[in-house]
Amino acid sequence: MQMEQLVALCKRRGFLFQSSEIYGGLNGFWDYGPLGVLLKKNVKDAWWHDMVTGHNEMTQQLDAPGLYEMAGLDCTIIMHPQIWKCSGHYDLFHDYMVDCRESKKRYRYDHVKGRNVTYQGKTIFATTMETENTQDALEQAALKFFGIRKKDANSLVWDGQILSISQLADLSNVLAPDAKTVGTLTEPREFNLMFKTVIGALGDEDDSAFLRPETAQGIFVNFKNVCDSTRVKIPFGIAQIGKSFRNEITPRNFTFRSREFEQMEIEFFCHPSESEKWYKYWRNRRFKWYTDLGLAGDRLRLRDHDENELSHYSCGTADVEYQYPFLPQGEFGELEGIAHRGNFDLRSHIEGKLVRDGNGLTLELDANGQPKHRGSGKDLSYYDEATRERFIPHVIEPSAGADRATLAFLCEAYHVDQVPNDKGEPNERVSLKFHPRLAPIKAAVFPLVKKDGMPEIAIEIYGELKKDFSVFYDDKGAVGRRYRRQDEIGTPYCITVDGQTTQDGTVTIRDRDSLEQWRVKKEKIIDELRERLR
RNA sequence: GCGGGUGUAGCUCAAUGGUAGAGCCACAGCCUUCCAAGCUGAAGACGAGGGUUCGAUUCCCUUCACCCGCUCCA
Repeated sequence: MQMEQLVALCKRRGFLFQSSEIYGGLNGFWDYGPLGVLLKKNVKDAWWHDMVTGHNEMTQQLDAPGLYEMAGLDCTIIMHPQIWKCSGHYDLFHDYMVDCRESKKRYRYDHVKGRNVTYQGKTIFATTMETENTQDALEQAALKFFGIRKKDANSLVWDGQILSISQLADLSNVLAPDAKTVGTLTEPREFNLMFKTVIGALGDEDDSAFLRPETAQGIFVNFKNVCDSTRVKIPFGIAQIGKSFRNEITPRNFTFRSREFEQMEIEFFCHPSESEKWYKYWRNRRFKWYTDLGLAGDRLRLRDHDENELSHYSCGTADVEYQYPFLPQGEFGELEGIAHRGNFDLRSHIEGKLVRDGNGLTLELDANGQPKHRGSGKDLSYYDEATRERFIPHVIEPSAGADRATLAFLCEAYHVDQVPNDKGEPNERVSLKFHPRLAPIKAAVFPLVKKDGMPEIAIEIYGELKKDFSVFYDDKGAVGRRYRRQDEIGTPYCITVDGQTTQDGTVTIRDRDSLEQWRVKKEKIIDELRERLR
């Protein structure tokens, strides 16, 4: 499937529009149209139902290590700026970047590492992006620059430690990783990856705040509130759906990487000794959620991160990935990450910004030996009445992208097949084979023709169905055309009132995928749909 | 942010330094008893800003957006 066809269908039928389109659009922002908002809402509702309101804490879930509870939360987008300092986002999201004037490549300022090397009286600072075998890569770069052979490598004189270029006073002697001459790097420039705003009409720099780059922190800072107000006992999860904002350098690939996007996140709190078991549970549980809703093919996979891929806080992460059609052959894009975050987050908000220290975490200090970013100082530990144990819970975080999931469901649903026309010749048909739970419109109601009382009956049925479902009425043109229109927006069932309806009170129900039709008493339509839309 | 490409109607595609044309879709009506039939009618566009010109959709500059590659991806 070509992505352009899906993008065109999304626009034509009102699933997705470019934001601010009449003003030329805005890079990285997308609007959901009338059908798109229904689809996305169904995705979010399915998630909220399956994870929160529909979760039965009295019954052991399949493959779960034990019983657990779930609670919901909805936090503000703008929060206390200190939250982002303690979480690590503030430092991490203020990246400095350097550009190479020669190779046109851009590098994270602190990721370019190198070392002074001298050959025949000339000294340069050779660099590489290589994190493993850094010295080998540096040697290769130096050999190439000085134009000498590998066997003469010992005539290179190395001086000092391997340093990041961010530790150098000036870059004029630096040989950039992909350059042939020295001094090609620009001065570092700041990239603000969090959206900044100001609180108060007269606010100045001291009042600056950020739009959240993730919903998770709102859950951590409310951990104590939820514990104190709901009587939940560990293990339990707190779920939240909401908008997040990241000032991406390169938004691209339709809604896949947007600057404003919606997350569906759970922070699951458990005893440290049980966290591995819960991590495995959530890793599999979340994958199953997608397959149950129709992402069942080879295009979906669950991938465990390599150890060196893990984030600064994580001791285990798996991604649910989908083979989006806009990605190169064989590549997958992230739909959801399930991370074992240990006690990093709660500790950060107690103590302050933490950094990894060997296998442990330690408070990051500034030049004066003071905490770089001070935490709340509040006690966010948990006291287990049964075991009389006090501990800081470990956290499992299944963090899903609502827009990415919606896009994956759209991509997966897109089908082109052959359907015979009224002369029996095969015609090309485009349909969106959504899972019935996700379909924006659940059923369409047609009078076969606009006469003999058929419209009246159809309108009556439409009115009844409307009370329970998202339904659509259409009496325009030939019935075949109306079926195709519904196929293209993924409506699973079409209900047609025909001549026989006036005789025996039955209507036909037509299935989107099989094209099969069967007759049902009109009083039974609601039961029939409810059964099939579950 | 860099390099290359592309911007004409909802979609696909024309033409033009001087009134922008068609097909499909969608819309109204007629016809029609189950998978995009037919007829009639009406509607709809030069991404934005500036410059050159008597006159710019066309030439030039800037900008915005999209696509490809690089970079980035917490």
